[in-house]
Amino acid sequence: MSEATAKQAPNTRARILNAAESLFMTHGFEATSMRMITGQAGVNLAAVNYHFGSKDALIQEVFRRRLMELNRDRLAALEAEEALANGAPLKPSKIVAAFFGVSLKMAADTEHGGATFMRLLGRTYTEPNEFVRQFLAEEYAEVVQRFMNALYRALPEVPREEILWRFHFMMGAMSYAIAGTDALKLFAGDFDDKDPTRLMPRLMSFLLGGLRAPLPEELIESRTIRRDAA
Amino acid sequence: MSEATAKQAPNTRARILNAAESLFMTHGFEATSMRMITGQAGVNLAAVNYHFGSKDALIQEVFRRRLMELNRDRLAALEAEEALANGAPLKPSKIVAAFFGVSLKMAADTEHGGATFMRLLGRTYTEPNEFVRQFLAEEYAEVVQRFMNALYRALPEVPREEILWRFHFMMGAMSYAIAGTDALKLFAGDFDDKDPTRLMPRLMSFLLGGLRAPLPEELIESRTIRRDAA
DNA sequence: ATCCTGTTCAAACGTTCGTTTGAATCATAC
DNA sequence: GTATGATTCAAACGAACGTTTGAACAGGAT
Repeated sequence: MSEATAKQAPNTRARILNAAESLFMTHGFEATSMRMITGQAGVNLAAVNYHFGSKDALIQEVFRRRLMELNRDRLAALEAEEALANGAPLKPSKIVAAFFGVSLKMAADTEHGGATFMRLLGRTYTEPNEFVRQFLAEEYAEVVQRFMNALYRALPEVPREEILWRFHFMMGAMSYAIAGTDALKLFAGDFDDKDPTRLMPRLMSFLLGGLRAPLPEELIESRTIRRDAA
Repeated sequence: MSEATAKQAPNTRARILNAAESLFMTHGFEATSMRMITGQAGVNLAAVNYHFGSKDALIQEVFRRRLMELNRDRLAALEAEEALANGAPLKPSKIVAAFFGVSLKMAADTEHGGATFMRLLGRTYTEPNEFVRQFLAEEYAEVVQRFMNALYRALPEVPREEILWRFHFMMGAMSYAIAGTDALKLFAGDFDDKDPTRLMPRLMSFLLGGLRAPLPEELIESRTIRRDAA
């Protein structure tokens, strides 16, 4: 079973990456041993160190492979909207849909392990592994900056710090959405986790509702301006 | 430094619990060794096994100690509101404030390690450790049921499944809010993480905006089909 | 056939893990 | 004081960890 689990991959490298991604998701980084990885991949124990150098380098590679693709798609989605807008500020809904829509699309891709990766990624923001977090920051820097700028333009009346926080909150909601029904089953024993198609509109409604919520009263310093940013 | 870090506690048991809670938060479960724990607690290595039996039992105890207090406070806050309402359905804002207000209050308590625990807890929903998750489910069952019932009454026109999902999303947002600025700094290098007082109204606005957002269109059986959800 | 380069393999490396042991120490009651 | 039970301690246990080693194997190019 363990050997057969690995995708029938052409080369050893890819088999290791696939097995590692899956196991990291299931057990976490620390609890996943090299012997588990090589066992599931059906390769020799030394293969990881030969092809990647170390376990840490393998972790980094698992992330890089997917994250670059994910962020490339995110930027592409944003740029597509910006091209349509012709210089005008984008609607917040378009920006949010570009970022989180791409995320959920990858999360829905169970075929090529995208779902596995997204659940792993969601847990990683708050995970303590130092060098993974730093690597994540570097890979995310440009993308987040671009999306934040788009949001700043879209919501000029909202303090930037507030937008930053709300984006943070949205990331949390998405993370749990993708971590998905495992956590939900904790609450509601009998839960229907079928039909992940519905997740996207569900989450999008929630995110936009949160993003466009009235500002906390104390932030509305002087004026009564506060109109729902739409 | 390592010995002095431990709170000057009367008995060995409490010193171990404090050190373990802090270290689990910082490094995760697997990456925290017994020697790290006993080292920081300033007790003998064998003390953990003597007082708790095993590392797993210690983890469980770390959770139980705090979680029971947290959930007790949550229920108390809910019941206080219900007493005021005199049988009438509660406003969603009151329910959300009861649950997440108590959570953030504990998260703000850096004095007694509450902040440490909440960050640990936030990561744990999506963490893979099997028996921790199961334990979490048991401890949460009653509280979540009570809050969900309150929300069902408060929002009778919203499908229950939708409320469940949105509660799930809210938990995610809260988790990231508490995990806090560490993750935020990944995005915005220069970030002002001072003044956690502002976090509560910030988060509350976002959560309520998400909870009360319009339902995704496809859930509104009333025709007018369209493309992407605005 | 030979050399070279890339890859796989079984075996072992030293380290750290959670746990156990048995003696030493403490507190309390007799 | 001495006996008794609870706690602490230094030391060691076997197992699992990530990594390294050196030989074996593959397939071209010369």
